Amino acid sequence: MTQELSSSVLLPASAPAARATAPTFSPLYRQIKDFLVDCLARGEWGPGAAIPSEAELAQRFNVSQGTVRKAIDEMAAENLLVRRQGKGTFVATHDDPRSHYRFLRLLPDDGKAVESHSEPFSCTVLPATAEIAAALQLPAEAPVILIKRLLSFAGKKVIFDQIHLPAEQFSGLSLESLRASERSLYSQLEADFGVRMIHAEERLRAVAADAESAHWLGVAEASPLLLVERTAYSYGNQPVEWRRGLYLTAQHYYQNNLG
Amino acid sequence: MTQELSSSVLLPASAPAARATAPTFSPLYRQIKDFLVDCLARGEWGPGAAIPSEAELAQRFNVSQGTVRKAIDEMAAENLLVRRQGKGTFVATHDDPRSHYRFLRLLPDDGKAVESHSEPFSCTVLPATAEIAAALQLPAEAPVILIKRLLSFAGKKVIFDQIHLPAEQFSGLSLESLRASERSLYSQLEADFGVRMIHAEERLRAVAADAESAHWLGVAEASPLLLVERTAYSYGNQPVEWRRGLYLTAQHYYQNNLG
DNA sequence: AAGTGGTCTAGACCACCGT
DNA sequence: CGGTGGTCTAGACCACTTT
Repeated sequence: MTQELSSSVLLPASAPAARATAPTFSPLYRQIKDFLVDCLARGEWGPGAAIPSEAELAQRFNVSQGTVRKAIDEMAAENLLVRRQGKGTFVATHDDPRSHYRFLRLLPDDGKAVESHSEPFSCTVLPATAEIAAALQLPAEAPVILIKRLLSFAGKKVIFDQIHLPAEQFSGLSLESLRASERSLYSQLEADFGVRMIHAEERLRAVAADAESAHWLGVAEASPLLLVERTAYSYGNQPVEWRRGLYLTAQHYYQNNLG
Repeated sequence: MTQELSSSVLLPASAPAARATAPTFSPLYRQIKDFLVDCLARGEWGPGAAIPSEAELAQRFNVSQGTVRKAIDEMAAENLLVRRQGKGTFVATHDDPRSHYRFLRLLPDDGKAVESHSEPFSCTVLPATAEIAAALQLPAEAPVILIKRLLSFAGKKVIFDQIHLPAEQFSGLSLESLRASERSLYSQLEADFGVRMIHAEERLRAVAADAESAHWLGVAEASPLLLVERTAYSYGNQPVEWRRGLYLTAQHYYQNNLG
């Protein structure tokens, strides 16, 4: 068919956006998907909100419902949207219990007692080191927020996290707001700053505990710890978090499924 | 429509199988998928072989091509099949370069020089320990093959593997055949024993090197090592391999993508 | 009953691959 | 060229949720 989406807009007053003549042709359903992802990135629909129905989108785009469906199918497979039969299609959110622990892979050796507790104890602003600036794609020595926290399972300290965020993007974040929040960190960032974490890359290593980690986790210095370095990305593969976690794996393990 | 697949068979002389009246109804495309998975599990088509075309399958099942398509789509997403436009749909194989390193997540700190070398140096049969028997769902003390090997990147030893396989299923596997093979282990098991690894679960921990691991990897005893315990499964979630790998992560890291 | 996503059809045309 | 998978349509009916 080699069509292109015309100037149809999805919402009143939404910008015509960069949907003009794409130099590289892509199937209709992909153009629609790109458009919808753009809407999500611009925050047209808040976290957990319902997007228009398939029928309505099909009408607005002048395509058949099956084409819209394929676009939404892919986005649901990427955890950008959540379909609920009979109700509608919704913007995925970290506030949803289903995706609350989507990025936490540590499990206890015995059953699955997932009673975890996060205790942030420090929140400061520092100039980025070269490594962090590179990971977050920031200029050298740009200000970053550094959050230190301990994560416990069933009362046992298991993770010492050092979390780095671009200070500009998250100005106003404080130790008080972190401690006051009932939500998970990602859920809080989503609600307070409109930034949604879509995917992340982790690099794992075994290291000997340094003084600070040993202290916070209550183990001897030089004990083996699992080092987990995470870069988390928002829409458009934009890195917005760099995290260094030290995991105590004496009675817990990091689970990974290979497909 | 609430149909059910009739007694149509996919291949001449293929058993009518357990496709009778399912007590729980599932969509047509799922029944077709289940049937195709069954064919794969029974080895109707060898690794890398082409399966019948969508049109032909649709005809045999008396459904539309779109329904067959959805079944195959899901199987392709699960790495059971590989679609190739203009050519056909093929049974996924570990012999394919694309999926050669599908289960190996270790990467060097610098670029991506993936010049790896496997050197098996021991292959014996032992009674299963309780842990291994449980992981492989074997009776207590059932005989298992134990393969020990070293994996090197660019000449540097980085992984010490201890691989456990049910001896009955893989009788005939020897150190000589392992060393003679040009293929990867999974590719060899696929070709020689018709057993395909579909997915795997890994549990990661940081540990202090024991004497044997330290010796093989050329590090001091008690050095921190990444312990990777893997259970690999064939069709129908049947465990067929249990592996204990010790990874030297001084100049390499274990990569994991969180979706 | 009305609206939503979920399944299925029959047919069209396109893009790619081999001969 | 014929065969394959890839895209798209228009319409039907089903299953689920809410009003």
